[in-house]
Amino acid sequence: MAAKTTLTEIARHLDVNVGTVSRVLNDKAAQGRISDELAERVRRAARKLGYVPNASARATRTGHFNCAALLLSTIAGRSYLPHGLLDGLHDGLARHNLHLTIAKVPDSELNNPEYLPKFLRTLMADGLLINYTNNLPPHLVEAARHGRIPAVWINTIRPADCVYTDSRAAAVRATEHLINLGHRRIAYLDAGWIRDSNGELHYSVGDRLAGYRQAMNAAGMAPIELRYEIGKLSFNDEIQRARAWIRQHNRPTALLCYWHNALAGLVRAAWLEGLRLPRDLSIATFGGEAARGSALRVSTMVEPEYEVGRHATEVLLRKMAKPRSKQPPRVLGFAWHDQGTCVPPNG
Amino acid sequence: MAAKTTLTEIARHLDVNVGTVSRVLNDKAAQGRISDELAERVRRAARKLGYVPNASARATRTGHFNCAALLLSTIAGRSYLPHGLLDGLHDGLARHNLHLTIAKVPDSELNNPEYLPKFLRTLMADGLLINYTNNLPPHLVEAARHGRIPAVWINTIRPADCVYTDSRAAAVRATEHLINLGHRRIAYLDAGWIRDSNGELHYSVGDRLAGYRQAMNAAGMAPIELRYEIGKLSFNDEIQRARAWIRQHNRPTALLCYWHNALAGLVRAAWLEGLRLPRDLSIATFGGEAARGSALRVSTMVEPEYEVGRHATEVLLRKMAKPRSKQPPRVLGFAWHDQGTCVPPNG
DNA sequence: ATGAAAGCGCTAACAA
DNA sequence: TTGTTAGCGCTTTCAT
Repeated sequence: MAAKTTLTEIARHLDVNVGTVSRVLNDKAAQGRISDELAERVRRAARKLGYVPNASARATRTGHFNCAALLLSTIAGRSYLPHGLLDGLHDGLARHNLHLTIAKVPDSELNNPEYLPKFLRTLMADGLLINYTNNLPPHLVEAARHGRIPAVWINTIRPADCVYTDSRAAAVRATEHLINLGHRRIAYLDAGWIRDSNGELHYSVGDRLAGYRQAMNAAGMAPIELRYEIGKLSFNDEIQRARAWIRQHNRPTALLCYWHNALAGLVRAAWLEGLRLPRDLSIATFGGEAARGSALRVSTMVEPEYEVGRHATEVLLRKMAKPRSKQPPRVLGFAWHDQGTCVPPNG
Repeated sequence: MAAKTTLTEIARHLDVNVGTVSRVLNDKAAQGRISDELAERVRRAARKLGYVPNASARATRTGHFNCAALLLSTIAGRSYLPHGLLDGLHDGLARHNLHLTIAKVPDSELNNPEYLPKFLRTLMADGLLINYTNNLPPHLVEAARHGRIPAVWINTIRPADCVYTDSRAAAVRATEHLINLGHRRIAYLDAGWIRDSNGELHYSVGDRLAGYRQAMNAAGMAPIELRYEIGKLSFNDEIQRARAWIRQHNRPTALLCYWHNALAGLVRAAWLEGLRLPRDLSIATFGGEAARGSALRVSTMVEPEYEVGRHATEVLLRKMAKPRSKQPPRVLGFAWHDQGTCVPPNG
């Protein structure tokens, strides 16, 4: 392994002082201006010798790591990290020369209530991004809170230091859209299977339902609610439930769905029942940015994952600058992505 | 900000030496056994004072970072990181107390041929995981190669130090499955839109097609190939292409598809053409682990993302142990996930 | 305009 | 069994 070039080596090589080399390479020429000639020689030598600064040494000296850590939620043992969110976080951090470190509870530790991810056992990050969509073990939440390291909560409603999306407003919008198309029997397909480790539901479950009800009531229409815990049903059972529901209820002409992956069974059922989509049934749903290109092209209220990520980094940077401050919550709106599955009833 | 506790503070607190504290807390009691009593006092103090070791200081001293960096491919400006892969990597690394740092080229730098992710500009990782599915800018590949840091290539075929899946064998298997069900007119839907920055196709594009052809030829059947660059078509155009193709070719009774998200248009077209699935058209596809739960439930050759991740970390650890060694490639098989969309023709 | 030197928190070789 | 000490690579204050 070719030894890594250090500042000292460059200094020796040029027969100047380490401090000088450091100042040049960090553009700290501010104090005690360094001659352009020397500066140039230093830069040249650094390039020639392939100098790469050592992040750890710098961190030990300066006291900060230039690193943000992302604590991931899990779904059935798998981490939850939509691509847009990763990109938003990454880009936002990169802009400030922070790198992103990722941690979740490894599968092997899922049942171990003692386990802490490395960055909670070790000083290595200046800030914490907590992705609290669901299923974050409570003891982790506790540890993060006690870690005294500036933290921002993604996807959860708190009095401060959080970024989340306005599910309720979006549900109102989507429902009104269907109403404006002329629908009167509009159903809502719930999918309350996103519970955290305390068995509690994610806020979006309640908020979307509330938004739907609000819009229906405002228009003087009766809510029609279909609800099953998708995770607990086989796909066939899911289909059977959906079929029964389609027959039973004097079929609605439109449907709003909590999350787009809950639609598979319903769409299959509609198919089997001989419905023509969207003519016989308009469908709108909530979904992630991936829903845009996904196989089941349904008109979607798209969660602005990238923007959530960007905002989260901004809030985090402010927290890092003023650790004791409370940053106001950032509430983001959804984007409507029309994919042609919402049309007037019978047409 | 409450000052972080350091080893020195603990030492002062107990009026013992730093070295002693360090040894206790690192179980380095091997040399010069420390009395159980002192050891216990040290541990207690550490807990009481909330001691958390400083990763950077440790790294500067020991010379290694206990960190692996993941270099991401991008798709249309979005990073490509299937969840299974992330989890496999993360779990594999966690087992050895390595943490995972992530980098891609930020959106703002996509057109900047000079840009290097932070961990290529800075010493901060002991090993590199290169996710080379596609679209990794060539200058990055070059930089990674020259970085002299042990690297493992994910999802690409190289003579050594790589982990990839056997697309060809899987295509043979899938095709034979359809043949064994009694199909004779089996089509292959290509989707050669995964090109890297050199305009070259990912190996899987060629390999899957080759596997399909091989199985068809071996059975004395004529390959039927449908090909369009999905990324370049609107969804409507995609549907039109698929409809025309369905009518034109004395319709095949079965279809194998390169990747499951390429099926949206075809399924919609089949629908519009009045086909009943799977009776009139059996469908099999390749896909990621997410395809299992995705909205379009199609029988899938599932890419073992988690296993790829696990193997990649293993190979990387060996490389790190012996940086000059060449680790043999790991070739992994796909898993067949039957979702009922492959049935005998006309039944 | 540049050098000298201290010290960040930690580990490990050497002493006692 | 514990203490002492050097030093990892870097930044920064203070001299010059």
